[in-house]
Amino acid sequence: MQLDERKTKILQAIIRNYLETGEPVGSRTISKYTDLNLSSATIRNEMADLEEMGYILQPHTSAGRIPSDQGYRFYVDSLMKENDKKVGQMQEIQDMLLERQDKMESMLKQVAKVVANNTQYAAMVSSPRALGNKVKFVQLSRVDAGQILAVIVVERNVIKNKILSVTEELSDETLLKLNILLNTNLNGLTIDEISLGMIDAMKKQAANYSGIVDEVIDAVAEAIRAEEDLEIYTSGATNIFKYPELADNTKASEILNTFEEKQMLGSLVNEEERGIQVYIGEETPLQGMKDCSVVTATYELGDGMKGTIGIIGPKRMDYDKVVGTLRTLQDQLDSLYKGNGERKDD
Amino acid sequence: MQLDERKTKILQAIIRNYLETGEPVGSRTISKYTDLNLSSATIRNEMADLEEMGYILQPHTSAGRIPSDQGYRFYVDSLMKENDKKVGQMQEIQDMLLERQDKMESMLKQVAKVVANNTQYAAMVSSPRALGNKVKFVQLSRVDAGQILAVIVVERNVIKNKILSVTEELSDETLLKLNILLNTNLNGLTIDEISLGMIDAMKKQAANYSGIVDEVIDAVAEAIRAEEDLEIYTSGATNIFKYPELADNTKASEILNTFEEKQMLGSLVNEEERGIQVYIGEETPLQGMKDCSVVTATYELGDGMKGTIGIIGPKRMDYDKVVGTLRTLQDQLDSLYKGNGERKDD
DNA sequence: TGTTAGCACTCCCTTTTATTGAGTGCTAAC
DNA sequence: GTTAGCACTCAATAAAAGGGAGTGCTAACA
Repeated sequence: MQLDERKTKILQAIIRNYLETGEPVGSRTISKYTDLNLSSATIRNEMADLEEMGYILQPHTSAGRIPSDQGYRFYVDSLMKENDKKVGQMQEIQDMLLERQDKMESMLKQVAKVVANNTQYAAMVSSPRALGNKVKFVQLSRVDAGQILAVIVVERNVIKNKILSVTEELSDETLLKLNILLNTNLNGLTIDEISLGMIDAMKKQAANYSGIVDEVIDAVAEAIRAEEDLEIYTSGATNIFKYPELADNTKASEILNTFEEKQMLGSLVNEEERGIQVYIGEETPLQGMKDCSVVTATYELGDGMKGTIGIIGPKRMDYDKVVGTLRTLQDQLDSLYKGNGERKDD
Repeated sequence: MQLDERKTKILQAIIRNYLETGEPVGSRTISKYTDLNLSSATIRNEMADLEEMGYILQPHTSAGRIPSDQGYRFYVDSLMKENDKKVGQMQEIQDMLLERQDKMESMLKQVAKVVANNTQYAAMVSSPRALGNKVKFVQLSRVDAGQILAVIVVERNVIKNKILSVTEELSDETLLKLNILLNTNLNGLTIDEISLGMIDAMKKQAANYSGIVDEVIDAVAEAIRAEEDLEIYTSGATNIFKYPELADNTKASEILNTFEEKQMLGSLVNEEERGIQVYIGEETPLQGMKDCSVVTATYELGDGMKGTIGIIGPKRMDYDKVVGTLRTLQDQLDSLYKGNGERKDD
């Protein structure tokens, strides 16, 4: 069977209607609120066809139709037209971002919050990963007897600190020489480029300073390599109570659980492609969210720093709006950091 | 009317039973499962008295009795005997804490998680506040043209970083002198002790170095004073679904909302007294948790660093166990940091 | 050949009506 | 003061009865 124009129109009408109301939609509704000028009987025939083709389904005999996953998929791929209007109010994000830009963490929390508020779905934001960054500056200082503070600054001014406890005292002179050694050797390298061989070479060069330096060099190398763990910020989890089909105890509990265990959301973080992904129902990579749809977008802060924003809602979510929101956000985040290479972190 | 021994025993039996089952308890149950050897009719008379006195109430005529807030209060204040047995398994906390001690943040998250798992209620942990800490070490370094890195270490090795953008270049010599100036003046002072007067004095001493130093000194002073914001970690929020009296949509949504907006939990953070507080029903300082009971404990890491742990559950929570758990935890956290003045933070 | 009116049928949902059973309060006897 | 007995109450569950939205099918129509 073919999906001709009329069938497409009817399918679209069904989905639109269902997105709004959340109730199965019947043939009479379509007949009345469409410009097709067809009787309900005709619509019924077409609906039977659409059901056979797998785009819609009946919760039970003598109920209206609701879209199937396949139906939603078709809608998202072919029928949807993003609307910019509703997104207008996202301007506020721009303002908020500018205000709170001083701290990466609070900014991302803010983004999650605004997204959740704006869409009325649940939102998550992952912290950006910056593995390609180069070491800019390393410094060791004596803080206390037996305690050395190592400060490492990498590009974008991401700062790492580590306190090293040493059993043997290091002289001021040794410390100074070590600082020079470390900076000379590590400056300008990315984290990946710091190999074991390099570290050994440094140790050899330092051999004549003191017995303890090996330890210190190791510790610094480790501190540099220490992968910032992936932070995930969420907001609006309780919005799911707004959608009856998700609000029953079993489902709500399952969904909220996944949300609470933020690592579980890690599977959404996909740094591969910059774009917007829509997962419908079973397609989702998240266990326990089979009744939801998930939309993710990769954002970029300047270059090299990529993170993910995700929106989780019922299958009948307003895909147009969600995709529009994410697209706007991508642009805003991108332009926010354009020509602004700084980042502070504590 | 007097609350004689028999009434007390009956009240206790009612509460114990209700804590376990969550069902209203009738006179027959008490008559059978108590060593009082009284008929149900007698119990009924006593129960009528207890109701009149306000310790118990009936959800509806011809139902058994459940404890009132006042009943719970009496139980907690007079009847409860903490049991150490169930807490035994808390030993695991000790192990976990030792393992993850390297990072304050993950340790606190871990504490919240273990508490939630152990009690099957919702848990929150606030980060400790350390306002009395003294400055140990200050250092300025040039990271880039126009960018100065300020590193401040205070007692317990809490480290603060700040990148300062300066329009005018500072010479190596100026930087060195500034470092000496800052350390001489600030070392050993607590955050509160750093007054405006002091800062002015420093500025005057520095006046001959360069025009830009005022700015730098201000920035450093501000960085020192910048209050660490109160972080709150939560876990086990979804445990509330385990208690039918909290699991209906309206209540669950309200409770989870409060939990999601972590600042709201801030009202639980009470640094005043070290001890365990039990809030029953209406007594709670948390809006939207009137159907819950909340138990909080102040913990201390070494001296001066105080934080709060809170447990939120249904009114019929196992107060014995919860209080026992919190007490154990207080001891463990305390002893963990005894003779171990270190703390790392990034 | 596609469209439409008409009608019987299905099945969820809501309301109504019974039924059950745990638990009470009261009274009278011990 | 304690207890057995009994009538009564009321939530909870089940069963029965309507109501209604929506369907599928058939037959007539353009």
